[in-house]
Amino acid sequence: MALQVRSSRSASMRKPKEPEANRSRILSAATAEFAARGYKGASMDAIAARTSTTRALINYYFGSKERLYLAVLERVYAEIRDAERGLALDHLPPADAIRRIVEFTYDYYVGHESFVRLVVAENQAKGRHMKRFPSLRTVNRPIVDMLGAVIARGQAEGVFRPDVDPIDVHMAIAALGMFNVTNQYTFGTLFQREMGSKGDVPRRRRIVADVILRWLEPVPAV
Amino acid sequence: MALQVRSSRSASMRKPKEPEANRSRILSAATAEFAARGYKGASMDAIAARTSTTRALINYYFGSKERLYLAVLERVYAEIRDAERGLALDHLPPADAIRRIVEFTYDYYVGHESFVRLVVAENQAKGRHMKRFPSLRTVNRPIVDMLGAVIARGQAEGVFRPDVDPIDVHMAIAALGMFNVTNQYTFGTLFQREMGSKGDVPRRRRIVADVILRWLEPVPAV
Amino acid sequence: MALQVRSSRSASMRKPKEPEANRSRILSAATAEFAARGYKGASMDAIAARTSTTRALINYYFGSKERLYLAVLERVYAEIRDAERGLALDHLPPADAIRRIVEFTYDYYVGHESFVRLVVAENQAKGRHMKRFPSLRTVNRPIVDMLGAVIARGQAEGVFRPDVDPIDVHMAIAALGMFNVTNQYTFGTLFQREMGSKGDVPRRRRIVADVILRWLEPVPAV
Amino acid sequence: MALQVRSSRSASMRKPKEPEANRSRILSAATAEFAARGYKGASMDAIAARTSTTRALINYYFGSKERLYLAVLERVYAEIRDAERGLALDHLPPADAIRRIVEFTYDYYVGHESFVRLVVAENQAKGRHMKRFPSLRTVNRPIVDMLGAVIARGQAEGVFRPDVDPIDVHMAIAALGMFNVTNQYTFGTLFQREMGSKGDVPRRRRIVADVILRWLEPVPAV
DNA sequence: TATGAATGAGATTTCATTCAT
DNA sequence: TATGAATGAAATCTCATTCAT
Repeated sequence: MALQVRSSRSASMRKPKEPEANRSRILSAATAEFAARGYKGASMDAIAARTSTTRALINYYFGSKERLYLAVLERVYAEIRDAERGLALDHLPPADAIRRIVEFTYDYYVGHESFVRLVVAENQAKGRHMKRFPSLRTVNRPIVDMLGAVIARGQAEGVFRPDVDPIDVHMAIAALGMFNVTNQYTFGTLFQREMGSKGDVPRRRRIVADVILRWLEPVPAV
Repeated sequence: MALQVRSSRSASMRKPKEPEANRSRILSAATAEFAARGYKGASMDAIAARTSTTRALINYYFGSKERLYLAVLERVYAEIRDAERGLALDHLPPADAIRRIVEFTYDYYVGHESFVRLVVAENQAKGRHMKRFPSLRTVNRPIVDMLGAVIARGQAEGVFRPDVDPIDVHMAIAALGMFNVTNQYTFGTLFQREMGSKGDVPRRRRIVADVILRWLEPVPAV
Repeated sequence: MALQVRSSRSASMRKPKEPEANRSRILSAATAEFAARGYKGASMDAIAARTSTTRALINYYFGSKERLYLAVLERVYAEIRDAERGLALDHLPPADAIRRIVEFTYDYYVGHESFVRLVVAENQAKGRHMKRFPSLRTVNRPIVDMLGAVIARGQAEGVFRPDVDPIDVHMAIAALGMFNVTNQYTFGTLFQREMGSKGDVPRRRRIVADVILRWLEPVPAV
Repeated sequence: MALQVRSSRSASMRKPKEPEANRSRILSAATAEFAARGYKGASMDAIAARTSTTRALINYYFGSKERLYLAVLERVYAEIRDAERGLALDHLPPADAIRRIVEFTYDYYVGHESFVRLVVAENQAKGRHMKRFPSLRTVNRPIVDMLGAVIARGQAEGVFRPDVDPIDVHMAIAALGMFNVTNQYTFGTLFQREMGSKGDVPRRRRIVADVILRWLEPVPAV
């Protein structure tokens, strides 16, 4: 929200001429606006206002509202991908590694509501933009590979059941983690629960990890 | 708002359609349109077109776009509530009852995408409409009571762990079931999976039930 | 230019509610504007201003700028077609009938600069709109049939040469008549001639008739 | 307008293209663009794109869109003037000289559609630019002098009627020749004729010459 | 009960031009 | 000499809503 401090040199009438900073500021403002109001609901004017620039400048940089939206989507996917890469799991026992993945994921969603909202918006739009732009179709997500490695390790050690698919596991983690954010308003209202970042984060996060780990445990022979 | 008395001149050629049928048709069309395009994206004209009436008539019946939207939300919540009431669980062993609840829920989401999309849309709107209209704040969902009863029964019989909260269980079931529908486009594209109603419904549904039931099992003493 | 007198009954806040009159006024204003500035140069706002209505109303009536333009084209073609139908040539000797056609055509162009300018504009646009709209592709022009009949009569009487094609004759008449209007600014400036309606209309009109009639005369045997 | 002195910092990596070649390339691109889309419809960006330069550079060279347009007009008028000068008529009998002038003119229009379209555009703009710029008001066209000389010769020899004005003759030649190009789209569509360069050029060209020569012949005494 | 007509506010996009470097 | 950045003005179109009948 806080406007970047401008390294004011030479008090010019025109705008600061720091195109990269401008681009980045626009992108941040656009992320917030699209996340808050959806593609259609977002207003170029509002984005311009958030950055003290003009609609025309945004079009100059990005070409159109849709291209701006795509740039936003690309950036948030790049960010989660980069964050996922930071997970160091190799030295952890499989169960701990899983717990770490779940916690990381859960926290990321709670801490990056914009990302979650953008993903939801894109789904509500039936993946229209993603479909049309190859760069968004091929976003790879390291988390699945990491999860696969950990699961394989656990299976080799005999601590995880042999018949689970990493993608199913990731889906379950994502589903249980996202729901808290995506459905916080209706669910919270209907069942009188604080959810999302205002809910009892540690408790919910632990529950999710428990559910996942319980599921991964080998089924005891009768 | 005050309606003029008609100064009937020239034998009133207006169409005398039954208002109730009209109202219901508009509601169905509106459900489809709001589900497809979200609140902002939905167009009164499009809804009018789907029903061969006019924007003016819709406003005449419902007052405004927002009130129409609320009527839609109310109806879809009433429908799921009614459907949930149809579940007969009393004669089933606890585990079977849980499985039945999961399957019912999963199937309902897959079969009623409009409901899911509307719930998501309302959440994306941060519950704005729900908040303002009491009738939507108090929608009670029988499923949670049923779930509570089944869980209590299972706990009494010693087949379910004692420390689970019915709302948490419902949340997990909803999360795992909805994700398949809500995130089908991005997740499907990123991980090359058919999802939603086009995915492998029985398999996913079984996984969800397994996850839930595994979690409910008492933790074995070491 | 003069605003239509409004048959003021019941001083209402809203606009006069005389849709047909409105439509027609908009069409006239649009004709003037498109003729004056071309398709691209014409402004919906300017048209609205000329009719004391708003852009939105024009869109309500015509749908878009392009559709409005098409309605204009349709109307001016309908007008010349109707005017052409009014020519009574049957009782005239062939040469007099030709002279009459030439004079009518010449006068029509001089008196309906808007028509001429619209035709020119459509040609400058490479017939883009005409191509796309069937109703404009099939505008039939009675003048050619009339011309054909007169020429046939003249040929039968031996007063016209036998080897001329009515379409060629029409083209020559149109070319000689239009040029005075279409090229009045450049030609007038370059050769210091008043042209169009400000030029010596009777003289130019007589020249055109002479040129055409001379051409139609049978070539004298040597 | 005052150009800043370059405070050469960092070894001046600017492209050192020869300005004259640039100027000429821009002029050609502008001719094509203005001819294709008219003054208003033409876009500085499109012209820049056709020359791999930028809007800013074009403004730098020509000052403004209007001045660029004027430069274009000046050039095309200079070109036709130069081409007209190339006609060698002195050794031809008057009738042959006239035929030659007609054919040259007809061919020039067919072969230089851009010129024709620019002239038409300037007329559609009511000579707005021509009026304001003296250099365009005084473009002299040798063809009229040549035509005057040939007609005088023909009249002296008694092969041309004595009462024709060279400007009228030029106007007729221009009118009959241009119409084929200027009205090719509407006329062609309405009367199912291929026109302009795609039409039957030799035939139409012969007709025009016939019409003109017939008109110039002395009227036979009755 | 029902509706065609009308409107105002707002949305995106285009574009010629200017400026600092 | 040349240009990327920036801007303001304008243009078209959409749309929910209102009103008179």
